[in-house]
Parts: sequence; structure tokens; C-alpha cells
Amino acid sequence: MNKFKSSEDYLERIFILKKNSNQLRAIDLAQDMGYSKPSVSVALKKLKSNNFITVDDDNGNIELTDKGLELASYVYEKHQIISTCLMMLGVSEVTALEDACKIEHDLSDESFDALKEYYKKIKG
Amino acid sequence: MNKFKSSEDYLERIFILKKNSNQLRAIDLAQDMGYSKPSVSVALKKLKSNNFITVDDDNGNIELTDKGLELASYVYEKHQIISTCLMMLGVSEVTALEDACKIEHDLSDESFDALKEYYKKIKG
DNA sequence: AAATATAGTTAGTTATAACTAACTATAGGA
DNA sequence: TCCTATAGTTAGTTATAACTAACTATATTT
Repeated sequence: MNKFKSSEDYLERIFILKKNSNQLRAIDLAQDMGYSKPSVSVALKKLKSNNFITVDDDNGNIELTDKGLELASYVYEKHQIISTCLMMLGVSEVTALEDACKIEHDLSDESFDALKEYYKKIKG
Repeated sequence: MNKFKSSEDYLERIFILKKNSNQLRAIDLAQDMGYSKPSVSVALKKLKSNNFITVDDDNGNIELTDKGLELASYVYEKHQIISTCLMMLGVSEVTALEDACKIEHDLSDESFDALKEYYKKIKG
């Protein structure tokens, strides 16, 4: 299975939240994702040590590194395309988004590329 | 996430192996799945306590209960349809089977039903 | 009969990733 | 100044699910 499932979830969520506001701290992420502060603290430590994010020493603001942005936007793109394809098949938005959250970590690059081609063909 | 991911994998594999031969013991499953004997022993204990399988006291033969058969065949059907759909999108068989193994545990009933409809429409 | 091979279990370890309890550090109000 | 609220960390727990080492029990072979 995917060893970075959890990290990918955090990165994707950071990516989405940073689109709305530049200021994002561990506590904001904890509230948004419904996890405890320690869970987020530990997860961010792992993301930091893997050079996916930086955290400002003064105000705790989280920033994606280039590497983090690359992975986050890739996961986000997967999420978007999977959920849209499911909705195109008639799945409700709620279910499509839920399922996409899980599947996005499991779908290989090869399958994702194929799905993306299908998506582009249909959507135009 | 799916709490029974591992149990579903075992059940599906038992289902497939029982189609070829009626005789199936823990050791056969361990060899087939590439897991250690203790891992399989513990997993089967869980499947037994959840009434998905029975294990013959004398020869160790594993049998699916009605409940086990129902879940196993459902997971197997998901597997078949997901992998076939991926292959229809141009994904190689190896990758399609690998990805289906992972996705089958995450796809909701609603999304699966929608995918199945799509599959039936295309396959006729 | 004794040795070996096969099958299965138990106990304990590891990794991931969530949790609570309890701590530190800092900032603002009474 | 002292108290309190906020933010973050550390330590320890839990669950899932794999692992190895080492055990039991049975069967086969010499």
C-alpha cells in the first residue's frame, strides 16, 4: 500500500487551505481536518523532515516547499479528476468526494494518466 | 478508511483459490499471498471470530461461510469490474490488477454501482 | 524408536497513525 | 503582576497488520 497516504492527505489539505489564505498554522489544520493537535504536530514534523513544508519559527505559518507543492498539486489533481469522473458516472457529489479522498492515494501514475485522458476526451 | 481491508483481501484470495481446489489450508494461503504463517494464522483467527470462515479441526481445510462467501464474491466482483474498466481505459493488465486490489476496498457501494452500470453499458 | 519435516500457534517486535493527558511557552486582560 | 487563553510539544496508549523466534503437535522417513 501507499506509505505516504497520511502525508498526502495533509499536503493536499494544506494546498487547498493555502489557496484561500496565506496564513495557516497547525491548529487551523487540526480544526479543519478534525484531528487532535498532537496528531497534527507529529504529522507536520514528518512533513518537515521530508522537506515537504517549512514552518515559520515566529508565527507558525506553514509553507509548502517546491517539492511539497509538486506532490500536493498532483494529489489534488488526482482528487479533482477522480471525483469528477465519478460524478460523470452519476455518483452524488458527497460520495464522489469521499471516495476520491481514498482512491487518490492508491491509483498508480499509469492508471491516473489513462483516467485523465478519458476525462479530457469527455470534458473536451 | 476501511477497517476490514485486510480481511477483505484474505477473503477474496480464499474465494479465488477455492474455485480451483476445494482443499485450502493456512499454509497454502501464506504461500500464495507471500505472508508469514503467523500473519495468516492471526488473520484467519479474526475471520473465524467474525464468522466469515470455518476451519476444519482435522485437516485445516478453510471454508467460506454464507456470510464470508457473500462478502468475498462482492469484493471479487468489484475487483473484476475495476480492473476491467481500467484496462478499457488503456491501462496494462499488471497495473490494472494491482490498482484494483487497492481500490476495491475504498470504493463505496454507490460508486461501485455507478461503475457497474457504465461497465454493462460499454461491455453490453 | 529416533530424527526430521510439515502445519499451526504464541509471544513479542515493528511501523503507521490516530488518541488523551500533561507539559511548555507566549500573549493579552484583570 | 498574576491569571488565563492559545499554540505547540512530549510521552504514553490504542488499533491494524505485518514480521521473527520459538514453541507444540502431527506425520513421515531412516
